[in-house]
Amino acid sequence: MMPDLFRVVSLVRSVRVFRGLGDGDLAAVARAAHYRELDAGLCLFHQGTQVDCIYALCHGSVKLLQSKPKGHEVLLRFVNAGQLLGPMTAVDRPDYAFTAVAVRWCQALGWNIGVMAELMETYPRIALNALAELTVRMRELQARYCELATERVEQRVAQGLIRLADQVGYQTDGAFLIDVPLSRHELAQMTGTSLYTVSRLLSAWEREGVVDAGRQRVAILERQRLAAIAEARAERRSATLSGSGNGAPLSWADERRTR
Amino acid sequence: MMPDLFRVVSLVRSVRVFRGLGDGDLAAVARAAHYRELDAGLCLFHQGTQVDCIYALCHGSVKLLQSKPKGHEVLLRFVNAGQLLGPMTAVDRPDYAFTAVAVRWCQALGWNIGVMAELMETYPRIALNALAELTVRMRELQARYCELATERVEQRVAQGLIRLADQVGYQTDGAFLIDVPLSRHELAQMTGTSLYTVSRLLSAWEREGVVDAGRQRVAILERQRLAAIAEARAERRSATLSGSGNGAPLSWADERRTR
DNA sequence: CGCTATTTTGAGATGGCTCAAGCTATGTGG
DNA sequence: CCACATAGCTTGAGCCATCTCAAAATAGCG
Repeated sequence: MMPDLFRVVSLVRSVRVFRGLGDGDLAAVARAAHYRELDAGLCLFHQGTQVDCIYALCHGSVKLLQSKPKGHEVLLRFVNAGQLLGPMTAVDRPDYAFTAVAVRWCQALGWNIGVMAELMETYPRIALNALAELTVRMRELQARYCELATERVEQRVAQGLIRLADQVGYQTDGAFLIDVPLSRHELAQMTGTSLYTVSRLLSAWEREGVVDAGRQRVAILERQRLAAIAEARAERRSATLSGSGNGAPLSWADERRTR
Repeated sequence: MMPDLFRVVSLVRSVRVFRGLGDGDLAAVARAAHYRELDAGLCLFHQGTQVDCIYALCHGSVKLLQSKPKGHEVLLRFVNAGQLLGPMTAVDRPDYAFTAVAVRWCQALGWNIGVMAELMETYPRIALNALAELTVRMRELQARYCELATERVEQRVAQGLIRLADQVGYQTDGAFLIDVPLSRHELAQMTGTSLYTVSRLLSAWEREGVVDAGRQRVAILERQRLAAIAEARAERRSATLSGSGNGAPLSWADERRTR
């Protein structure tokens, strides 16, 4: 189960937050780590349970879900290999703020929070790197908060797809494939809308050739146009042809006016 | 203008992120600081301008505004004395992600980002404290993101008021006063709605005796009931009397059903 | 090759936005 | 000290972007 130290060191080395550490330091970090593997669909930790470990993802992808007792579930973001997971420190409230679910087979390393605190004391570089990583995330979340508060659904979903393409996507011959299974429902959970609205938007965009959507799968064909939609630059074409009745009123996603 | 070192040290000492530092360390931090004062309405820094300093607020209160080119402005949060302001590190993008505006007379200390990086290297405690502070903020923002995505306006505004009372409020004989000038517009900017809707909600709550709202001022009279509203526990009373026509249809904020 | 989860699409309902007045504190200059 | 100006607030009316519900279509999967 637990790979030998050499293997663990190489996993540790792939985690951004340990950049800048020497080989000896990395070995010390590796010795303190717990190794975990999980299959798709399993949880690394659950919202509300006590924080015991801080994790770093070494392989695979994980999604972070937050739910309110009375409310729906929100998909905060996807985490890729190399990123930290979970609260950096467990200062205040000692329970996880969200649930981390593997969306494919994953390798993760975990450190007891006390141990991680000691490691950060011993190797301040870790704390500095973590600070940098958190700062970036904070910025992104602020930007998304701002969008959610001011932009309408169409823009948010478009922007969400672009962000996903950047974070968990890869490019092939001009198209950007999103490299995690992504249902309409999940996209809705990310952008604060309903799966029905997402479905309608994707259908409309597909008719216009902007995206190629399938079951749990979205590919961006024309990133420029999607970006235009995201920025509410209503660069919509007249949308003459359509899958449904021609001459009928314009399709659902057309004919926007600025807010 | 610049107070003597002794005064600056005492200011530095009041900033949470420097907790745990010895007197000598504090002096070193203080020597590296720029001192600034600003009157209400003035900006500490502007969104989009290059990050030169990381600030800590020593006295007063500041609001953080983020705006999208095409969108409205969003009020991210209020900052109180003792908190850090601005990005902890300026790793990636070297410009401020939001604008910081003083809402009353403020004292702030600033450190050049390079200098702060050195201070953190020299005194890792600073980085650890900053990490803890950022983690708390991250949690709060995630919670708000979740709310914005799933809760309806009434709950969000109620929750927003409660949060404000905790962060920039003080208690007097059972009531919680929010201790910054807070217009309907600003409350709307914080909760992702329009000033009209906020006004209607406050009017309804005032009729029910839950809050006491005035010009740029809100006081929470019955925190329990506001919390109940925030959690969508529709513990609404029959709302018989009303300022407007009696026997008329129930007032705007009544008669909610669960989502 | 049926079963189940996902997706699509239609139709209808509505929460909250927008616009348009009018109102009321607060400050200000005469 | 008062009339006016201004910024903030309230309230009504109408509308529409988006949600909800319902049901059919589709696609993997065992």
